[in-house]
Amino acid sequence: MASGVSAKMIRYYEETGLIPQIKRSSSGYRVYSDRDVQMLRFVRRARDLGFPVEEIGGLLALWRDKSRHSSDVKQLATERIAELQRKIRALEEMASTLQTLANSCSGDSRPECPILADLEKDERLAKPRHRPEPTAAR
Amino acid sequence: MASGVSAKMIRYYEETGLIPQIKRSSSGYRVYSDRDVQMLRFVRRARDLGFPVEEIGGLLALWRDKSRHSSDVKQLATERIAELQRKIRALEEMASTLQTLANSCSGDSRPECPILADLEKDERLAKPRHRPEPTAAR
DNA sequence: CCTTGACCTTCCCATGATGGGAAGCCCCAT
DNA sequence: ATGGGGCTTCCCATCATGGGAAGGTCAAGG
Repeated sequence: MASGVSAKMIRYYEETGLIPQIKRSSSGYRVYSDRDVQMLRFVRRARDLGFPVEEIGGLLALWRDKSRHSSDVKQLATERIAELQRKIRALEEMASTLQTLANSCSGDSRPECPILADLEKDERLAKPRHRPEPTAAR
Repeated sequence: MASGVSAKMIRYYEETGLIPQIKRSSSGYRVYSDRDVQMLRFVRRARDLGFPVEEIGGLLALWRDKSRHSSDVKQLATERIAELQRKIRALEEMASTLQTLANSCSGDSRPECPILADLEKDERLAKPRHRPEPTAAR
């Protein structure tokens, strides 16, 4: 695929309505116009930038809408950035905790290991943190 | 669940062999020993630290093995940190690219938008980057 | 003209970790 | 003993993607 999107994914995107049905030859093969290829490339690139497929629908609509407001595009991008940064923060917290544990582990032939010791702890008693909700349930 | 693991997940972990089958009462209910609860808490905490379920099997084996070497535990943790950092880097690159695009977007009522303009570009011509393989295929 | 191989199509299944919901038991308190 | 709130299993959905089977199609070479 010249667009960087596999045939499987094109079928999937058509099914889910992200993209319109692509024209077919008389024998059933998909025939891609230049515009189709461009659209698929657009989708591909948006995925690479972390947009969920669902949100790409909105991007495509703006892309096609010649009278769009660039503010709408910018807002989608900004929300995406915020989401990416949320994920980054979560991963960083994991890595940092693990790093602290690993640093305090001797890493030799002895069995004592603060990493394992930490893992079996009840973390709910350990860190009060913030309260998302009355955590009673769960 | 006192362990922070839902019943659904316990079933799943049993099915996939991550944890052994938990004892049942005569009527089929799971009966959790203190050790079971501790084990489930261990799994939960390891998940929270980003370990894939598959790798938690190895952690559990080390946890149970009183003659383990702490170096083995530390190695798993170190690999996990590296993996987390790989993911963080990927997300940071996405966020940074998007941020650059958003910065250059006026964000007003005009339709011109460098974000959309970038998305429809063929990124393969844009960045030579590294060469993973004769990218001919695909 | 017919075969062959490469490519396309659809359909079904799998991934990883989790939740939702239905149908059906079971247990305890009233 | 009855009702409500456990628990159980089984099936389906998520999200984006790939694998593979079965079958149609196309172009090139004999």
